[in-house]
Amino acid sequence: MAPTRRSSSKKERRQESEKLILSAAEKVFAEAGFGGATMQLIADVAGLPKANLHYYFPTKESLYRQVVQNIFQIWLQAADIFDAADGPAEGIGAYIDAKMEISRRHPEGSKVWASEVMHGAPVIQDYLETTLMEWTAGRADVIRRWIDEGRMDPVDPDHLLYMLWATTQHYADFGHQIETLNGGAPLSDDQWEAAKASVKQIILRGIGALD
Amino acid sequence: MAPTRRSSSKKERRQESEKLILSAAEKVFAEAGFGGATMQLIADVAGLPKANLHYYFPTKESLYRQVVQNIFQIWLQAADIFDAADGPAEGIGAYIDAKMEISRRHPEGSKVWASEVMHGAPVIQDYLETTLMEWTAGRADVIRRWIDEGRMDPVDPDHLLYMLWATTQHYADFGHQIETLNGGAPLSDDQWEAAKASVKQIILRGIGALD
DNA sequence: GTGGTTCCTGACCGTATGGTCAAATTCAGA
DNA sequence: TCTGAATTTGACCATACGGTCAGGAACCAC
Repeated sequence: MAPTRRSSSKKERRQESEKLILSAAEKVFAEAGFGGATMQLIADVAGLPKANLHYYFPTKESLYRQVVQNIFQIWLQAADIFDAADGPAEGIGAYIDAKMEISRRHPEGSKVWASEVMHGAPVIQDYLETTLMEWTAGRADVIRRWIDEGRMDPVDPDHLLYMLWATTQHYADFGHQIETLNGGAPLSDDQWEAAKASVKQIILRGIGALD
Repeated sequence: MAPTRRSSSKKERRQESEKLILSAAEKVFAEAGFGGATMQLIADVAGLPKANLHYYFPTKESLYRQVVQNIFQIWLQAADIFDAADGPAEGIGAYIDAKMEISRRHPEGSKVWASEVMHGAPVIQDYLETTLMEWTAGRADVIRRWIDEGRMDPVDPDHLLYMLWATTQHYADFGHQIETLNGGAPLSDDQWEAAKASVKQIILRGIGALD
């Protein structure tokens, strides 16, 4: 007799459950904020009893922390593109593309992160002070090198990075506003491409990396 | 006998109380979000008993709505600068200055607005669909005219506006992150000027309005 | 003063929330 | 098949929340 479709191990099942809960939590936290989200609603979205959530994540805060950490990891990976690049037009352009794509594919995560930072980063302050600070310093060094090599205008690297974050994440965090101004419809594929192109054009030209 | 300092009329006293409550509410809503904010905490910050808040604002939502509307009004006023301008460098430059100044002076309001929009604008959806939509269309027309007159590069006006909002409001909404990356200290006067200059330089040069 | 209106506030209420727990069920390995 | 560990879940609890209300205080026109 062929083995019935039951090949998932204990650990696999645990990971699946955690992923299901984390996905539901990300959605609910993004829509309602930490304070407005309820474990009951997250449980409903996940299709599980509330008590089951507390088995995998002892507290609401521990669940929230895991959601925020996951988003941070996704963003850090987008940084690889930056580093692998040869010059500002390629590196920053690819970074904008990557972050715009994340805003499109993971808008909930971006919102949770924004909410967390806006509220003073009570949960991930240590990440800001360590990982993010190092990352920022490293990227600023790269930008300064490009400037020294005459491959882009002299601009403050920190403020350039802020602008990159702000513009790309805006399409996720303020997606509802953009959708409303777009006549109530989400941006189409073409409109997303136009958005990417606009952002890249203005910023890359703005730092003198397109000539 | 000189009149004792008691010259406030009934209406004035009412307005003062409302302003006190609104100010406290703006702070608390910004720090905790709508769901996380409590009437008790707002009352404590305002130095009033909780029941007194409900005398001036019957529900938490009505108080919140008033806070959001106030912010929106402040932003709309910044638009006047845009209209009074002669060309893109002057108009957009002044608009950036004005919005950066608002981010500096009213960061709480900006955060409340961001939070509201991120959560799907449950309270001010009608504002988005009417006032903001009209405002955006009007400003896009102005930008298109500047483009037609050859005073700036052809860029999508909507995406340019999004970029202006994103970059300027970022300094309020993500102020905590910026402060952390700045070594834990708020931006100094000089740093704010540098921020304004960087944003203006990159965007104005990026749209070809500086040549 | 006096009557009436506005303003203020402590005490209270129904509800919803985060979290607990013990009993029941499932599952892997011997 | 048996056993112990992992998992699932309904019922439950203490707390905190938004909101109410009645009674008192302050104020103003006459």
